Amino acid sequence: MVPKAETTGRPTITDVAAEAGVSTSLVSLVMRNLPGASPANRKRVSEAAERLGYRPDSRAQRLRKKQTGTIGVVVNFEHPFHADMIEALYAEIGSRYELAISAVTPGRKLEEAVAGLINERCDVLLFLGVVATDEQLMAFDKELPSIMLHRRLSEGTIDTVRVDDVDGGRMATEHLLSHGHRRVLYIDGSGKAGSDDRLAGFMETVAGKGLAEFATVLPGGESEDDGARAMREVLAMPSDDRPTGIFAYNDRCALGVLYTAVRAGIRVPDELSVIGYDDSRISRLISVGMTTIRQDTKSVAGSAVARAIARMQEPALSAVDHVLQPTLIVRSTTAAAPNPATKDIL
Amino acid sequence: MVPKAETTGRPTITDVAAEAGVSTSLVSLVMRNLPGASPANRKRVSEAAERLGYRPDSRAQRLRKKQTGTIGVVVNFEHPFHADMIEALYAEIGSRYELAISAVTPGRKLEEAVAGLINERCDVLLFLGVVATDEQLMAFDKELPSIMLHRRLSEGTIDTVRVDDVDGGRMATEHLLSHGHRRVLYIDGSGKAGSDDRLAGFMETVAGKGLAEFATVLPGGESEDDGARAMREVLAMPSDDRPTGIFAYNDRCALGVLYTAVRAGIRVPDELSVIGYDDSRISRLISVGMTTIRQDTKSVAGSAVARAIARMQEPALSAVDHVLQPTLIVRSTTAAAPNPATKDIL
DNA sequence: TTGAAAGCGCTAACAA
DNA sequence: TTGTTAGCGCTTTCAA
Repeated sequence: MVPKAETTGRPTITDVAAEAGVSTSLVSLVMRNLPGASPANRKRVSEAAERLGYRPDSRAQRLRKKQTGTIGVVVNFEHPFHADMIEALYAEIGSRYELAISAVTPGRKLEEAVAGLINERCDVLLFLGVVATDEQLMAFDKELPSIMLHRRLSEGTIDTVRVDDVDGGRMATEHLLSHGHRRVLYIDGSGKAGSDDRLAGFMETVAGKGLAEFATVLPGGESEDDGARAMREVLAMPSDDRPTGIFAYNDRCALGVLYTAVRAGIRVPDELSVIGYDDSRISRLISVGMTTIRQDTKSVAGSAVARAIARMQEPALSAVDHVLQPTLIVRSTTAAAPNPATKDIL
Repeated sequence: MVPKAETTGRPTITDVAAEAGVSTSLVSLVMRNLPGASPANRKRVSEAAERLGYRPDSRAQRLRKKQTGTIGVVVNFEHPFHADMIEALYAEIGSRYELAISAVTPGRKLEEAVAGLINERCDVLLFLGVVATDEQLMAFDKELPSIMLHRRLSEGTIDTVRVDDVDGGRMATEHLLSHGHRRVLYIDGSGKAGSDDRLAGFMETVAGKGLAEFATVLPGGESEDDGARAMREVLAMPSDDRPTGIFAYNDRCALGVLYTAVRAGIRVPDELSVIGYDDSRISRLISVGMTTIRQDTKSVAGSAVARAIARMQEPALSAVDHVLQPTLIVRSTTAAAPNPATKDIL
């Protein structure tokens, strides 16, 4: 039978085999850099592939192997922070694995996003910034090993890799207290991921120093608007009662605080210290210079990928809650509490 | 021969056929909601599939058909604006097509991101916020129909869908001039996408009103820091020479301007008007309320998907530069120019 | 070191 | 309306 090379669109492994005058198995070996082909044939095949512009069809490859080597990532892009995580994940997987990204959007529900990944036969699922019930997650985990990132779940639901938010709350609060702040405020995340834990760290720390009576909590949220709204409440307080140190749920919220404070003529950090959370890109800008708590994306991505690979090999492993430590990043929005004399000027 | 149901991991179409007591072709029809199966069998198959938890393997599906119905998106997530575009694209494709997302990151070069998509046998490629040479793009386009979003390219390189930046620059500038601003400033994007066109629109408009001598241009960029730096230059000018209206390359840049101005005690919009570009999420926040130029993501996504589908069906179509109109969104950072009396207070 | 052949899960002729 | 059969492009035994 005549070799069918060049019949249709893209060249196939058969075309390359014909062009090089060898079998398809040999082409397969060479293309994947596996041992077992003579140098001469290796060269011949490589050149034939190059000549034809051959690209191995990854659908066919993955269909043939039992494992696809693909990590599915279900992501909600609403929060810019998640783009950083995607980057970190790409950096971690190297070339041995692939990432398949499926977004949850207002018009594309979680089930749909996950179904796409399951149908692609990903080996494992990572959830990033996704709101889901324990029931949903456990159902997904039954179909495919699932790992939740950056979020604490009820005991034993599914695997999690996250940074200790209680500890983060503690570090932020201690940073303020150690600079002499007494009237401190936590603007919370209104139920968003990690908010309650950060609050717990805050409360625990102020109580530990016997300063609970000076501490306040105000409802906030994850956006600049939430921070701005809370700050307006602060501005409505008699100036002697106002906090001198504010810990906001995240950097975006802290930015709203900062912006509103500055617009009201308050000097930061001289009159007011502000600390955020996430060490997001925005906090790192020179013009912002936000003191913040870093959730190291590289470490989280590293642990997540390691766990993903482990679950690929042994899907039945029981759920593990992997907790990493946060880091305090001091920049220029926090400083010593204003002394009484200074305070009067405010 | 005995049906092989339940041998290994996931159920296949064969398992469902066995369970329902019909042929695989019938299962295939039912699963894809195609006509040609009796209601009774349709029900039987659906129930069998449900019982087994069957999920069609999309790798196998796409391997079998010549077209995969998949639109590959090469994206650079650095700019938060692109997350909005992804959302809009998902909304546009409906359920007839799929999106495969491949990110370009500092550690993952363009070629690599594109290769992944080609190997998946996407039918067409969309480029979003990606920096690429004409040569690279033309090479990609030879392998797969390619469409660049939100960026103007040399004539005839590849398909583009974008918003008219010259017009956007014109609208922004006219908005300032129509509010009585004379000393106007454009903070440019230092070569970033669309920057030169916006500058052209700016220059053309001030020249048209005979105000070229009052117009200034300062180097900027795409981040808050770039805007902040430019604004510090403005603050260094004698106050009589300072612009009263500033048009910034994008919203992030404008935010840096705003923040720096406010911190210097300048009231916006009473003493200074600021207009951004993109109508990004940040500009829409109540606490920011930035006047800006909207590049309608829905329209761009719609045109991009329409063009993608056209190119899927007829890959040889010659490159088209599809240009959409921008819209002025007036919020609260722009107002009438301060009159001389007011200006003296500044 | 090489090649022949079977088959991954599915769809699309074609036949019945 | 239903079933049979032949591949899609690849990897992987198995034999040579």
